[in-house]
Amino acid sequence: MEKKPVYFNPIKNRRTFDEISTEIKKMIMEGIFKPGDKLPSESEIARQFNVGRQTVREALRLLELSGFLRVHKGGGGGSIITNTILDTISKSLLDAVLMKNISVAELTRARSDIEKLVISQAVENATEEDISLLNENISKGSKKIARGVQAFEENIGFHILLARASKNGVFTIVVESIMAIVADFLSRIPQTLEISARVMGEHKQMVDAIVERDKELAIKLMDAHLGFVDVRFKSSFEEIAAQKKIHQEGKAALQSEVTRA
Amino acid sequence: MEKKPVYFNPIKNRRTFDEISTEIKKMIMEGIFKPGDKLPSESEIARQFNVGRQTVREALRLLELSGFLRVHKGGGGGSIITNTILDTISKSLLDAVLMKNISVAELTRARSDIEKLVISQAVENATEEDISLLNENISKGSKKIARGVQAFEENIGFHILLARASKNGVFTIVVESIMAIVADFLSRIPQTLEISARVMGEHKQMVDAIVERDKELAIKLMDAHLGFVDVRFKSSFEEIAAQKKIHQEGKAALQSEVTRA
DNA sequence: TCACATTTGTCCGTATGTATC
DNA sequence: AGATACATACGGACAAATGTG
Repeated sequence: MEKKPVYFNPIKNRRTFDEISTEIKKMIMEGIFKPGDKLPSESEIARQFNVGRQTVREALRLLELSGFLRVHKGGGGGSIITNTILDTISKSLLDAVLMKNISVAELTRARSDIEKLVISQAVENATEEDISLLNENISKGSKKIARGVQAFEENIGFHILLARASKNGVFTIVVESIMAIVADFLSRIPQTLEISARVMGEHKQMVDAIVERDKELAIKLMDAHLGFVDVRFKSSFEEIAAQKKIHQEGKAALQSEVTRA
Repeated sequence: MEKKPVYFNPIKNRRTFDEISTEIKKMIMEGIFKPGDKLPSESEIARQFNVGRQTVREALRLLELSGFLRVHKGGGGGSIITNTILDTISKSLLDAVLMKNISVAELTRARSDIEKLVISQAVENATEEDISLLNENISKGSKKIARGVQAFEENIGFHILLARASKNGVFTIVVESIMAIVADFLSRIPQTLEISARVMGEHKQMVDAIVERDKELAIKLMDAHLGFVDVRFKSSFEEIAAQKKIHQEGKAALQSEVTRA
């Protein structure tokens, strides 16, 4: 809260790789570089900016981690523009949960609240195409379950499709980020086919409510659905937390050098 | 959507700075390094891991951008452990919004919906401290306006304080990101003192509703408040969009080198 | 299959800027 | 003000990976 608005960016004190990074980022945002494009080689960028290659490399690390590009080595390799910002947000959000900046309770609560907003908007804004995508997702998942196979991807994918059907990009981003964490947790615990079948059935009910444009029913269904999911999610978290303790190894190589503030 | 769960991480092909980064990250997560601690110097880390200094530097860039540490230069400087993961997520979310071309309508709609959730939670969870922070914000802003000065920071800060009072980290992240965008827009258009005074008054009403633990009133006030803000926001956006076209410069220094895929 | 060129990945030596004492 | 410690940055070199002829 102590932050004051910044009108002028400091020029002298800023690190060179930061400047290079933001410069390239600007170009990407302005559309000069589009996904799929390839940046010049590191040495060429260094030459053009008149800096060393190490500086360029550090700038590229920032852009890579931020999800703006991906670096491939070898002949014909280089920095290729991508747009995987959402992935990086999901990863950071996972870090935040693991570092206990965000509790599982907060996460599930936010998910429930936001997904209720999402389905409410989806009732209003879902197009024919959205609905057929949702139905496709369900029939695909149901077939898997009928074959005795888990429908993991369809389970996660349903909520993302729903978010897209809300036609609000903010919700889409938030839900995609949250679902990435949910996927991470769910992938660690075995699911019974029974549960998967039940989940798929509840998804179907929600789609029906959207088709009927019955907003209140849709919200009610989502509320009940996530209430059920919530319980399993929390228990899975405790399992993972328990497993983590076993993994405590002696990686204290640097520990001796730590100077505590 | 197409993502399959990853069971094994590739070991052979991984880059050294990635390994160093995750190694240090692990130590932080395991509590070997705590916020405030200082890592050994770059050369010392390089020596201990038996790698070059540049490799360590690139690893530090990743950790820095991820919000795990901050690097201070100069004597007695070095890498100091922090926990600013949430800030980095907000920044990424801002990137995502800027890249995804989310419309102003979507943004304001999402803001309204989410801030109503926030105030609803704040009514439940706000502590005495939260409320005094909110009141402080308002009195500070009111004094500024009485002096004939705009209360820009307090205006933005109020909504962030409110999000914190909801005691849900997910909401905090989302609101901080949205407010960063809002701040960006508001800073470009002149505000009358009249409007600022009205905004501040409405903020005060909301805090009173929180003190009274009157959830329905609080939500109603927020809805009206953002409905009012919405109108000004949209008109300002159109102005800015018009200005933006002028700003298209020839930053295509590297453009000639682009090879389109 | 076999070189070959390209490009990233990594290391080293050195110099400079900067913050602290 | 001077010495010290550290990050920052440059340039050269070689290794490793990868696509191409």
